[in-house]
Amino acid sequence: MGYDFGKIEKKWQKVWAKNKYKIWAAEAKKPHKAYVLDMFPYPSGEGLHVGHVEGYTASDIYARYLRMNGFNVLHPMGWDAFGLPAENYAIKTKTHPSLVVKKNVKNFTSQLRSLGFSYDWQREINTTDPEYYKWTQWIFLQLFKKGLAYEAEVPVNWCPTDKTVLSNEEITDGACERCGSQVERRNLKQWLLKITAYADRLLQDLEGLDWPERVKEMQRNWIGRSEGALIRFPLYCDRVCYGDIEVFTTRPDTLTGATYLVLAPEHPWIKNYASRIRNYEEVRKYAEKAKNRSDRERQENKEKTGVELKGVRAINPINKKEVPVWISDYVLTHYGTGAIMAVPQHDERDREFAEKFKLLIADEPLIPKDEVIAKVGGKKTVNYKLRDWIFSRQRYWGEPIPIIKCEKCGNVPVLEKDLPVKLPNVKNYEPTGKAESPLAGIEKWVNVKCPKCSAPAKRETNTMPQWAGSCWYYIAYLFVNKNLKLKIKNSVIKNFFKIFDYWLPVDMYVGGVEHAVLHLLYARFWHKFLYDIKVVSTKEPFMKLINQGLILGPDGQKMSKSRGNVANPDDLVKKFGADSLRLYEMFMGPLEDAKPWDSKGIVGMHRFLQRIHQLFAKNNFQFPISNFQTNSNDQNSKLEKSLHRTIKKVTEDIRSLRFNTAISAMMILVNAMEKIPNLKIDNCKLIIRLLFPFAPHLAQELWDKSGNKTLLDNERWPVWDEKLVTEDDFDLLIQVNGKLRAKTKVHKGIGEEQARALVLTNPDIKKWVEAKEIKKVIFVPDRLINFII
RNA sequence: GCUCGGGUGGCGAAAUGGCAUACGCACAUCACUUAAGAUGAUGCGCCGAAAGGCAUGCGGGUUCGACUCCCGCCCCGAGCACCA
Repeated sequence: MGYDFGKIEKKWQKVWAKNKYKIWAAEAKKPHKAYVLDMFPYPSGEGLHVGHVEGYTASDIYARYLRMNGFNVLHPMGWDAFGLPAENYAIKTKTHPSLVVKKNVKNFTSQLRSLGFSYDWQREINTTDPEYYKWTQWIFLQLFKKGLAYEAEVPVNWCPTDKTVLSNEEITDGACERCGSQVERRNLKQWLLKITAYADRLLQDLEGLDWPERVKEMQRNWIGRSEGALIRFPLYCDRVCYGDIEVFTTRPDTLTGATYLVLAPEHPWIKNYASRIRNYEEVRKYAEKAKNRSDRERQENKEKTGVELKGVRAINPINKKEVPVWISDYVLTHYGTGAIMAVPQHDERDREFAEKFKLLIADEPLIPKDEVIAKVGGKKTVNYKLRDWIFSRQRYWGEPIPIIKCEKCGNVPVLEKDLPVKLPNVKNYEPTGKAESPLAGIEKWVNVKCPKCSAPAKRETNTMPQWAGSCWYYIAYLFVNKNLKLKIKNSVIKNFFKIFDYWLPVDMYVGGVEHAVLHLLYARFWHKFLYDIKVVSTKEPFMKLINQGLILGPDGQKMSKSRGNVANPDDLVKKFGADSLRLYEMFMGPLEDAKPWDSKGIVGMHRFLQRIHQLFAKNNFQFPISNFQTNSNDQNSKLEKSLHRTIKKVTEDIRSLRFNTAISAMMILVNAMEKIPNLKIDNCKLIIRLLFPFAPHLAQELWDKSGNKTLLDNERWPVWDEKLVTEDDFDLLIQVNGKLRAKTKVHKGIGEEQARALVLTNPDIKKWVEAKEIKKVIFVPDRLINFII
């Protein structure tokens, strides 16, 4: 008779699993589609954490709600399984990464199933499946063919622990985002993707997205657009001109106040004209030191340093005045032109530098920007902080970059028909620590014929970064169950278009905010590229984005093993059941807020479910159908009204993802039901349906026990009766000078005069207003009356 | 420093111009019990004997009426940060 959640949950999970979870299969047939997407997990050895459960429960509730409202819902799940964690773990345990992934996926799958998430498992994907990464490689080839994937020698961030290059997006405060090591600067030949070509579109199209403002703001900052001008300053050594130095400035109007120039230590002019610089040795030493200074060191010690280029003078083009030229590491080589005009009067950093080195701080007239630009022959321009995406990784566990290096033909793309370029199965996949991946050592794999000239050639041995597979996985779900394994042909790709048109864009995307300038930026970039080559027909992949808030430990700190404040979903499911865990995580507070975990809180949710079960069990899962008059004062009649108000509230709350208040509304209803000795409502069926998206196992069990043979997934969402939601009476609030003094129940639609007469006889009010002059009366129909005395 | 959030009981929170503190946790008392646990009932912002007064970070303003709108400040969180 008790609430045996363990048995109930296993029982229904088994029923749902029939025919490969066909019950949740999405078919591109019905008119109204809804694509409800979770950020797919990295299948780590740690397993699912409560943060996953939060986002996945929210999207599951939403998906179930839409399904019951007749939508054709696509709610898929898959595995983002390439990358460092699996590989590092594999090295540590001497197991092949593919086996590690296999094992972890198995664990994640059973965890997700134990929580009752309604995924379309027929569409499960895995980024490490060759049939999947065949398409990742195909997209890379398209980028290459359009000149958007290119090789160049660039200064890169090198993580000495993970022994690979990282992208700028993967660095936080000069440290590897993953392992925390200080990154080193190295100059290496790398593959890059030209994300900068999309900078403006990535920025502009943010406007139309229903995304959290802070995520949009982070992307805006990251792209960092600034409008300004390029201005040339001629450089002289001993009255001989040695070319121009071009500076970028957003304030050409302050040119008159530019009293010196500063070049980045790496600026090429310095090496090119070394012999003209009198103190070159000193300059070289400074540049050398700056190069070795990590980004973090530069940030921590903001004390300005620098060296003047002796014997070098520049001419300010607006007033022809001679100004000195310095180098300093506060000027960055990779932004703008790597050189600035310093205006100490206007710029805090320039002022600090000028004060330290006793340089001229000149007063100046401001001249309109356009006028200055025209006068000195400057050029209006736009600069971005965003830099091209460094796409090579010197590691084994990633998609091979499908390029063949031929001495005669250069970089030659692998033929599409030869995709996928499979990752060879090797024994030794430890990183080399050099600028090449472990694949370089596998001669059998590396040595191939050039597809163009058939001469002996070598494969590119770098692999793609972890983010590659997740750049398009939401598209992979759309054709995975039928077509992923097909040979690549144009006709095949064309066949996909109709499916893409139907499902895209994603209607609701739920995931953590940590991907704001990583996955979400990269995926938008690839999507826009796929739009340009006419694979997809929408400009943006994700219309609506929801970031679930971080779940903190009970101590208010971020959950971590070392702090010992981690809540483990498996333990909680075992102890309280999946339904209790789902409900608790949704009840904790607003979905998007960070919230501390309360180990006692889940008890309350468990009790709530237990009470519902008890309520039904007590009535043998049957409530007699009554023929009471609606609008009578009978308890059951009142309850019916509460029920309809609850339906309305829960419906509206699910639509706006306010699950915490939806749950409290259901609790209020159940509390009321418990107080009625002979429940006489047939409408308990409606309550079960309301509960279903939140606690699907218990709801289905009650539905079954009440004599229904159907699955709730196929039932309709309840509709409230507007007549029952509105009341005939209301509590008229009686205020004196804006303070509430009494209230009284009256009929709706009562007029001001009538209300006034009625209220003034009220003894509670009499004492406040008698012997006082009523100056004014404010009457708000169907709400309140306020006497000003 | 800049940008974006936020500040309400012992705790998680609700109310977005009209009944502040719904719902849940914790706590207290009682019932049941040999006991513990579970369960149920009742209570639970502060001051006050009561009438009543005071409370939504602080100070002002708008309004008949402000947690809610406006101005200034303080504090907490997140992101960015020598980006010219």
